[in-house]
Amino acid sequence: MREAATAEVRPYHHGDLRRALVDAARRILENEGPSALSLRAVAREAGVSPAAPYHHFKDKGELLEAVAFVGWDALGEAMTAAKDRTPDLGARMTEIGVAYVQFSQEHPALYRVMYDCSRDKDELPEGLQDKEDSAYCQVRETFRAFAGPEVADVDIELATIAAWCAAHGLAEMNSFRQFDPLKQGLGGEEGFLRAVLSHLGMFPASRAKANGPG
Amino acid sequence: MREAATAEVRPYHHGDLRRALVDAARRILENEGPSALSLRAVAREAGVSPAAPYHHFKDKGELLEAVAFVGWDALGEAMTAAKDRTPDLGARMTEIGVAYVQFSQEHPALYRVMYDCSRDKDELPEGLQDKEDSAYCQVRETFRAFAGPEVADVDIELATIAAWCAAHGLAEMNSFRQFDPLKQGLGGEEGFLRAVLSHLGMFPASRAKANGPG
DNA sequence: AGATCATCTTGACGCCGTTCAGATCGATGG
DNA sequence: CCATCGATCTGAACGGCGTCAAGATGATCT
Repeated sequence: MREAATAEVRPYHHGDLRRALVDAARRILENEGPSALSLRAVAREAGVSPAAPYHHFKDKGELLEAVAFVGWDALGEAMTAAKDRTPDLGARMTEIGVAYVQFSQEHPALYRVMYDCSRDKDELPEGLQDKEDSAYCQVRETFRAFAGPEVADVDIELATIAAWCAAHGLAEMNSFRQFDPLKQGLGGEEGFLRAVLSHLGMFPASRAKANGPG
Repeated sequence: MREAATAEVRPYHHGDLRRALVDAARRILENEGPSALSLRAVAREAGVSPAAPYHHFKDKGELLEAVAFVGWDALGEAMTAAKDRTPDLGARMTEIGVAYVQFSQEHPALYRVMYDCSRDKDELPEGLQDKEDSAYCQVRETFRAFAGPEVADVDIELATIAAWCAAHGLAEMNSFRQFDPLKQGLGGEEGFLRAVLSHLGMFPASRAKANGPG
């Protein structure tokens, strides 16, 4: 039997150590933050020797990539849920943007790993772009649905990139406590997010009417 | 003689080791990237023992903060130069934004240290906000000058934060090679930057006329 | 059963950040 | 001019890190 160990059965030496390591890494990230995420700590948490991970990942970076992949998946799901929350095409981008930043706030360590992995790479992160319902594709298709088929692909792509920049930038800035008084005056975290996003062209409803997303 | 050792003279123990260490760190960053920036490597580069830095910095983080401070200073200067390049108040924000992203592109390792240092801190990075001509204040004053005195402070602050988010997000995304074909069709790097920024409310000229920066 | 092969452990290497006792040497004051 | 002082730097050490090579383990195949 090749496939087993999806549940509690532990058919072999460890079972599905690969998955166990990724889970252990996520647990450490949630509980102790990114600075505590050493390969040895992950192995310790999974109950194996420090060298065991090397039978499933080429090096530490590859393990982190697997963790990041899970993160992009979870982010994509959060964005899907946010998008489906409203049928108004013009409001969807804002909902997605808010969901994005909130995700980064609820899983700050995971979010950091997701971007640390993708830096110094030639491509967009694996899992951001591949599947139909990936995070990136969702934003692009939302823009496409709102803009209509007559808008050029390049403009849709630019709008998608711009929205991504805005959301990521806001996600990083949002952790500064310096902004707390400002947030208080704007109805808390979400009010602040929506206020900033409204400055950032995340309201295609008010921009596209004038000159289109291009 | 207190001040010496700017050139080849090494008058005593070391001279101004603090500055020498910061310079060594910057050299390593430029030549080998952030992953090579260990305290021991910095000490090696400066020609001292691994323990020497501890007489000038509490730990590695404090040395990195000093490096980051230099970075924010240089960024502020680049933004000032960009701002003074045009007298048109409406166009200044775009010039500043382009200069910001270009700085992050010319000094990617330094830029990374600047933000890595400021993460998990309660305040904005030291050197970003303090002085009159700091990077952050320049953006805020540019918005203020453009919007006029009747716009509320909170709106100016929000616009500043939004612009900062946009610039930082774009700075991080800009390194993805995936966007190279897109850039080619938009007149190179700078054309791409301006195109994305035009989606991100960095053109107060076209936005503020409608509803003000608020 | 015996061979095979992926999996896991043990032990080691060099590098890291950090600490501490002691050496070094300008400055101070008698 | 000499003794002392205090700041600065060195040398050696500690534990933790990523990684690797060699050997033990045990599931699977014939």
